[in-house]
Amino acid sequence: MAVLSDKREIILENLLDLITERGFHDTPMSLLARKSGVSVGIIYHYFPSKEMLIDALYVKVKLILGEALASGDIQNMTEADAFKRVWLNAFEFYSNHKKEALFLEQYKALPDCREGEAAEFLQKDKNFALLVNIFRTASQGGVLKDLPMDAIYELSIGVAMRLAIKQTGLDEATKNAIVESCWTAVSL
Amino acid sequence: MAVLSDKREIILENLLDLITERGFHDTPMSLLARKSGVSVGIIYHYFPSKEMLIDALYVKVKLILGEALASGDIQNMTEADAFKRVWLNAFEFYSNHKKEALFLEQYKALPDCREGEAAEFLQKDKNFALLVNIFRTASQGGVLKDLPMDAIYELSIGVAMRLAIKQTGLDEATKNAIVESCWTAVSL
Amino acid sequence: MAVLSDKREIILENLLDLITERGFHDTPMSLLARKSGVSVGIIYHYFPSKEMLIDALYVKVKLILGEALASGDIQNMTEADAFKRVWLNAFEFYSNHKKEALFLEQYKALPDCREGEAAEFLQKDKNFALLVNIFRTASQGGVLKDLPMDAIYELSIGVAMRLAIKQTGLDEATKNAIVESCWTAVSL
Amino acid sequence: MAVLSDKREIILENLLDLITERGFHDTPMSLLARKSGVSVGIIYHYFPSKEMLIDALYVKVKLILGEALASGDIQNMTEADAFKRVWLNAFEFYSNHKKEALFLEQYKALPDCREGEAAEFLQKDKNFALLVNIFRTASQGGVLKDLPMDAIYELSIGVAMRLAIKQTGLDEATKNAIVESCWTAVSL
DNA sequence: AATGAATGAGCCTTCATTCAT
DNA sequence: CATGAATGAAGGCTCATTCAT
Repeated sequence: MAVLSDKREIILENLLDLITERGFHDTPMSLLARKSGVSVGIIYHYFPSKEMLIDALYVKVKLILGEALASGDIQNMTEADAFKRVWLNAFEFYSNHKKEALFLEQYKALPDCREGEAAEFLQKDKNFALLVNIFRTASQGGVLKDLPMDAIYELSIGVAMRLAIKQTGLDEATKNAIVESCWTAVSL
Repeated sequence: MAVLSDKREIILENLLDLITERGFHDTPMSLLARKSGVSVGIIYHYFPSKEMLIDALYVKVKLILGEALASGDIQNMTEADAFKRVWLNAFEFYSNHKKEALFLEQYKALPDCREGEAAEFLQKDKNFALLVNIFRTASQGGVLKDLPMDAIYELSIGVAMRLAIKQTGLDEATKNAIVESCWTAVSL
Repeated sequence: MAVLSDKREIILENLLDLITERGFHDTPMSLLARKSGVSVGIIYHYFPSKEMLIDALYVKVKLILGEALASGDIQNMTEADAFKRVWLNAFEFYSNHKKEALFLEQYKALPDCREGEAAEFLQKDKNFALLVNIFRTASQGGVLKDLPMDAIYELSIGVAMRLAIKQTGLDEATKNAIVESCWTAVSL
Repeated sequence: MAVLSDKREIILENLLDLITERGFHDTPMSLLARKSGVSVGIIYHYFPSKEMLIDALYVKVKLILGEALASGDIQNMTEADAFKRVWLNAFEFYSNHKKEALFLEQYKALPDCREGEAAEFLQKDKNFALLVNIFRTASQGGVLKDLPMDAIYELSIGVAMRLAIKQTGLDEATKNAIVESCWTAVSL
């Protein structure tokens, strides 16, 4: 069922490759077109400008990330387990989606799009409710320390993401040791 | 009757401003020249190329960062105190040098210069010995958990840096609470 | 509704004009574009770089030169007549293509492309067989003196070319006298 | 007796090297200064502009060439011997002064300085009288064919020059065979 | 005389975007 | 829908020339 937006997807995929390999500014539309097997014109048929094209990729990546984070039956776990589950989800996701992770980092380095990342990961999508339940400080009725949400984020998901990008082979034991450390850091 | 490299410094300073405001690729040499009050040509008198110019700024920033991190009498402190001192140094530095911090992040996001940052902060300069003394895991004779150095970094200096960039007004109590959390995370 | 490489040809033609009038280095791409009635960008659509553009012109000129040299029924002539025919062909061609001749000279003066011209004129194209038949020394079974091919060239085609460039009105008698002298010089 | 114009000479010598190695346009004043061990400013002390600098080199080269051509006791020789002497002088000179020869060729390829070379070699300097005596056609009371002086030149000195530039090891016999051919070509 | 920092016009090249087909 | 030729502003860099010291 090759839908109409087949090409749209192909373009987006190739854009991700190109951007992570060469960076935004070394990824001309012409190259993207060639690599995608389409004409330059058709890209402008699907996306109004290069900027919007990149934004479209951002949205797409954010979406699959949101889903990945909340996978697993986290609503029926203890807070500690749910926290660790989400942490490992993040780590897993970024490990298997390094390109996406790198893209996100580059995107956030853009002078324009400096949007807070901590806030975002809690509020952007449908999994909001699930995650918010876990990432609640004591004063919000949760079991986390009363720290700013940014701090909580950097001591948890942030760590997972950055390590996933950098690390290539982290055994289970080490991984678990790190989650544990994170949990120690943020929990009461 | 300024010093010899007066202009060199001026150029570097303006570059830092421009890059953090607009990004590498939106900072043409011509603009840098205008803002610095010099001609384009003279920039090439001091730096062989735009790339080298940026590298020069990187080196400069890394240097002052290294000094900032190890300030204070950390060699005569307990490990815990030394750790917290360094953490607060980092936080302090990045808070007062957001531009430098943003530049560093952008620099590391360049497709070329993907150098590990955890390793770097321990090995780049004369303060090496001091810092290395503190950031040692149990198996290295230290008091930190046996985690990869990347993990240690992300749970300590990394957190300090990222929060410093984001946060604008963090009271002492909160700051101390966060250092404490970091220490909890990485220490035995 | 011109042919596909309409512009390519126009660019090449204008390049020839400009180069002979002003030299390689005084022929900016911008000027070439303006004179050709096209944008700078489109030149780079047809040619990868200024250098390749110039090489393309060289190839083109060499081609028409090769054809011009071997025109006439030189295979059914005596050696002497064939030689004179080729000489006059060369003279004729360069007289009517001074620009091409000047370009060729400039091209060969480039520090990079110092390719021997004597060897070249015998070996570059389909007329090879015809010409080679004539320009053969005694020891190669021909009727020319046993001199290095470079010397043969300079005493024949070379002379034709240089005189054609310089001279404007040479009557038939003089022209014939000169060919005769050349033939005297190189034939047994 | 290191005279005042010591540097002038040094500059001119280095210019010759640089130009023959890299061409006019790849020889920046700054490079010439560095290679000559002087400052850029001092070059402008001795020469008003780059163009005049190059012209100065041209004059210098032309001068030593003129002297070289007329060396030997050519006024007491037969026309044939004198002709051959001059031819061999030219060949010898250019063989040992390839740089000068290459420079001359480059110089003449400049769009501005298209001065006839045949006329020049007869009229530029003090050796004029000697040479003119030899290079006279029948109608001028000489023993050469009644051909245009350009043709005479190209069939004699011209050949010597071009072969000298190209050829690296030409044995005496071959050399003599070529002079003989030239003489055959131009003499009655 | 001598230096070399400083200037700035100009060069080659790239690339987002448009539009006739 | 689709193509890719065409545009032209803009970018990095060079270099002849000047001038304060």
